[in-house]
Amino acid sequence: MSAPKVDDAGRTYRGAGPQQRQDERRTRLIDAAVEVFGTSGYRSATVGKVCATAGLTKRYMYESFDGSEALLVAAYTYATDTMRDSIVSGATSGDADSDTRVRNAMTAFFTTIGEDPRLAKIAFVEILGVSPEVDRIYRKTTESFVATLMTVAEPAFDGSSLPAERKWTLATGMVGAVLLIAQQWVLAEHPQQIDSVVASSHSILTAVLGRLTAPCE
Amino acid sequence: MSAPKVDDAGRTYRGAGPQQRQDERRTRLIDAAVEVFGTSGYRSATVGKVCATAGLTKRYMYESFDGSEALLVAAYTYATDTMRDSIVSGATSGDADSDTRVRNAMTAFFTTIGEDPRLAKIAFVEILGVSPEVDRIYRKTTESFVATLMTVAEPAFDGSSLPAERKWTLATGMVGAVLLIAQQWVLAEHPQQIDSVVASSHSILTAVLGRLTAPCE
DNA sequence: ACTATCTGAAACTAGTTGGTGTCAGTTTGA
DNA sequence: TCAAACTGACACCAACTAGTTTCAGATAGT
Repeated sequence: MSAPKVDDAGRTYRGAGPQQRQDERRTRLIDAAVEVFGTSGYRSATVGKVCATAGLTKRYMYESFDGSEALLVAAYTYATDTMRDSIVSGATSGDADSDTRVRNAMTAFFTTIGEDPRLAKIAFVEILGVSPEVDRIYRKTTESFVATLMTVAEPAFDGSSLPAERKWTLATGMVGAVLLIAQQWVLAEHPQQIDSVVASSHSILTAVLGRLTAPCE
Repeated sequence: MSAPKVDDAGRTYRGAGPQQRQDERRTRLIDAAVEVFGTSGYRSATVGKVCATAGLTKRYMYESFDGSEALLVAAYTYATDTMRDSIVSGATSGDADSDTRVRNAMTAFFTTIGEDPRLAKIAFVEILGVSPEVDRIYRKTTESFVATLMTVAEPAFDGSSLPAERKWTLATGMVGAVLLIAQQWVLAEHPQQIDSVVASSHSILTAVLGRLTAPCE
């Protein structure tokens, strides 16, 4: 008990406490993981490559992560959090007009993955088929996007008399529609203008949402 | 020039010509690949395991395939061909009623992957993120499903004045909706009745198709 | 019966990688 | 100044796998 004791054990080094140093290394590793997994792919990546990209050595990899799979999950979480944030902030920005909010959400989403396709590659391609455990995380994360959609578009869903299970599956389909449009867009390296994919996604979402409340048949 | 010369070189063995024997081995390998990749996953699979499952040795693996990746692609092609066949035959069965045909197609599709989830696992999970080359095949195959959808639902698309690019993206979204519903259904090991996922898929498809021809706003 | 072809199993090679340990050199605090 | 903590580079091992080769034995045609 004398100076800036941040955590329990360890001393400061280059002006940073032990916890802070470890956090910085962890962040650098996740950044490197996004870069490596998002460009060369997870399958062809090795622990060594990620560490080299981070400018660290394996030792610090195993300090913060159990193995390459844990690192992949961290990169995946970063990617999906970024996407979710952009969608939610787009959907809740200003205008109360439901139609405009859907468009804003889609614009924000496609802008985000257009600017950093690595996130899309990780979230839509690399994460799949790694292991049963990672598959489970993927499924749970996808469900969280479905839940997010239902929350954001709550009025439309509330106005429907469909059983909850059906609503959930409809929302899953809507997420899937946007997901595949985005995936193909990224895999094909943006052959279309962003406005076009936004407009199409918007059309699908509003078509299905419209059916929920005002069946036009 | 004497007896049943089937192909160029080689002689009959156990009542089969050389070409027939090789074809049978190839088929057995693909069956084994579907089993192994569709249950344990491609990532944890080895050439040895697939060959053992097929009751053959590595030698015959390299007789018919360049490597495990080629075998994966063969299993993937088998899976997607099976799915496409079920969809198309469902969509073109009897009734001219557009609504019923969509329902039949979805029923056939979900029945197929419900009966053999290995196909879904391979087509929706295992195939992704293997290599740039396999990613390209995945993208092309997905596009072929989009093209199939547009062919089957041609009247609806023809009745729209949207630019071709937009139609294509809308169809991509529809494929994505069904895909994710199916993927989550399989990954979660069928928590819902098949009728429910069929009905939801049907709702989405008809909602979007309906928008194409008869905008209800 | 005899020989050439074909088959199946296993041995072998060579390369890769995850994970751990070592050690010299640097920074901190007393 | 000096010892203890920290860092980074690299060596190291053990396990695993793709792909090739070898060889004894089975099968077909003559």
